[in-house]
Amino acid sequence: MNRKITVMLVDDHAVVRAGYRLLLSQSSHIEIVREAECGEEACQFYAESNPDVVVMDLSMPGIGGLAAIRRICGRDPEARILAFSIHDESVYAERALEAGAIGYITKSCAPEILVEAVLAVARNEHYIEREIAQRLALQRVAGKDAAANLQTLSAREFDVFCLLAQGRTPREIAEELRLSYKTTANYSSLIKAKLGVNTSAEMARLALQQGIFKD
Amino acid sequence: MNRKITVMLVDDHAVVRAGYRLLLSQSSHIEIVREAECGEEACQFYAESNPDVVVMDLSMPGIGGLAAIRRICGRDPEARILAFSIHDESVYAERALEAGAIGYITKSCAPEILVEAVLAVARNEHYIEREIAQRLALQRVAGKDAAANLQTLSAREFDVFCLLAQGRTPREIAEELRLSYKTTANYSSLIKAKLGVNTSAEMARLALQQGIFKD
DNA sequence: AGCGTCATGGGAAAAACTCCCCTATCCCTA
DNA sequence: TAGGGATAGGGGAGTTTTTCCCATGACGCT
Repeated sequence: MNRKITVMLVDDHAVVRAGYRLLLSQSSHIEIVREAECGEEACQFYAESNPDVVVMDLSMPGIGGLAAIRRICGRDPEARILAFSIHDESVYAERALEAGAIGYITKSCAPEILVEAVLAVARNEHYIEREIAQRLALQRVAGKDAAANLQTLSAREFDVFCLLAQGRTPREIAEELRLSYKTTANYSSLIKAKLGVNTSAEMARLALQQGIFKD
Repeated sequence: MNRKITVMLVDDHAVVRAGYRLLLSQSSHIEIVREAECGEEACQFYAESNPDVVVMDLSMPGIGGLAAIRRICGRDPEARILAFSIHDESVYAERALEAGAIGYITKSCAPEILVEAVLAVARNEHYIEREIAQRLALQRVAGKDAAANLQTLSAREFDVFCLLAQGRTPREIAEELRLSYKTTANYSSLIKAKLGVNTSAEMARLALQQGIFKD
């Protein structure tokens, strides 16, 4: 038979990496040739070692997994990257795939799945965890991405959104904006619907993620 | 020499568990006798298998790691639990130790540390990752500034606070924690009063500022 | 003139929030 | 060992908020 599939592991947690190494090494077709603990290292090591497959954690300090995927794929369109994340929210899968990964699995999956996914990706086949794939498909139909929907807010809605996200109540906002309480209350419901969130806490998180406030 | 140290692994991610199993099995003194994938299972299995050491992930669905630690230690004060978390914020370490864990390490640690920590905990010695311990010590000296109010929350209140700040509704939380809606609704009011905030958005901001979540 | 979009708010039913009260454990201490 | 003080869990009932549906003007575009 031909040579083993060479794999580079990228994860900022050394213990976790060690675990995967052992896990993947149980397959006789796989060989871990390199480990990186952040996105920057991953890019550098990829160029040096040119592994067949990269198993990439997404949440890492520094430039993070997504950026690393983008950079690696930018330099080598043939790169075969399997994103391996704790997030089962499909937004993450979406971003990883659009960054250039050809596989996406979560850490909730069974151990065999990891091996299976690596083998699939090595064959240059897409591999997306069933459950996530399904959710993505459904969302494509419904078409909702909270961040994107921020753009769909009208000017006035956005004003109210900012205040809500800062923790003001609709009643306070009404006073500040010289509106009837009913108006802000109605905006509040409308905005939540547009953004696909249920609580003002989610709005706050969204606003911070989008860099709408400094802290 | 005497018998091996028996260990139960608790983590909701099967792959991750498999990795740790291999990792810990490399020490000839350690034997994994049981695995659980949620807090409830952990409590039940602990009673059945009575392992020497429990390696417990903190962030899990259902009752979560902290509550599981509390319950296990409540029933068996001799229980030796090593909390193993992705969170390097000292608030979590504080909570875990006060829940009854005698060790706390993060997933950023080196592989050897995990083994070392399990061995220490098995000897009934405290084991707290150096960096975290230092931060805890400093905080004790510096007194508690903004986090002051957070510390006045009881363990259960803190659980609920985290979920609220993440944007969950009291109803969802009730279901997740297996409580009556009334209980979480009451906690919600109580927590807002203790923290001096009016909305869940403010809670989210507070939690983010305190570094309780990464994003 | 006609149409769509936005800002603004009313009404009513449903849901959430508050405040107060109660019970049951634990744990600690006199 | 009885009692006090936290803490966890939850009921009742009144008050507020949300939600959903609808209505009115204003503005701009064709």
